[in-house]
Amino acid sequence: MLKQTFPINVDDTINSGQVFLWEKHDKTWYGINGNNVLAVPSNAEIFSYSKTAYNFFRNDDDFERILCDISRDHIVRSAVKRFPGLRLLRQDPFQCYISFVVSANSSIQNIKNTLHKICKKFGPKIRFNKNYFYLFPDPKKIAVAEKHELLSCGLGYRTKAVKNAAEAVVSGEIDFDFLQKSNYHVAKESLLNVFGIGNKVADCILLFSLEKLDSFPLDRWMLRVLQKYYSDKFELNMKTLTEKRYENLHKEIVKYFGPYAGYSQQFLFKMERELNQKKWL
DNA sequence: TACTAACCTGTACG
DNA sequence: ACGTACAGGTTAG
Repeated sequence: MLKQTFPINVDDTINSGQVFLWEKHDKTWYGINGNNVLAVPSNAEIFSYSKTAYNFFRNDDDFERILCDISRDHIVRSAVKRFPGLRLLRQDPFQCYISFVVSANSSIQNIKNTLHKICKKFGPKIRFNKNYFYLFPDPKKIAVAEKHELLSCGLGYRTKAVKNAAEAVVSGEIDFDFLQKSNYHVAKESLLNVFGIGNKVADCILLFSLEKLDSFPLDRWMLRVLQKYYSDKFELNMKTLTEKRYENLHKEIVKYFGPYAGYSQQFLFKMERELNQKKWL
């Protein structure tokens, strides 16, 4: 019933800056998600390498209610109308965490290349549907990797951050199960303690893999959106967002967009990227 | 506290 | 072909 009203648009969702290790072959998307490969045809009925059931498209969310709740002004409403099949994804936490550490100050294509090399170098190779895939490596594997091996994946100065982040997971300093159960602020504080994770990266990890739908990652694009459409609602002087300013702005944003602000962010982001003809294919 | 330079890789443009 | 501009967030000074 709901699915008839709100079918998932797989293309739009995969190409919305959330995931990086996805490729389309013969009308089916294949993506690495932790130690699994998901195959997703356009009807969004997943079949996966390890047959564990997993709600990647967050079908357990009440979309009708959420889309209704976030449609608080004509901007969001038109974005929802333009991309009604866009979804937030529920990603493997470790892969998401490393992916966004890698993403810091890098471009989409660079991020994709680097992550693919990391999988190829450190991840197990498996066969699925007559194709070979490299799964995402375990935390341990990255934590013990030699610096020059990571460097050769194109990480550059992010090498230290990636290694450090993996070590934090191995040591238990970062515990995804715990963070999932914690609220936004507790989980965020924990992530911010990791070298290489600032506000934006932390918010991406929280939104895309740790169930924090009130997270609202503020990158260049979202600042542009806020300035363009919401300058009357939010006070932003467009200089660098300091820790405190980011925090205050986030508070204002949740007050305005509500508990599903993360969904609003995804729709607004997608809309603005499309306006600027940015493709991720 | 607030601003700024430095960090690395890859692509686009002239 | 060659430089130069640009895309990107975090950290340290």
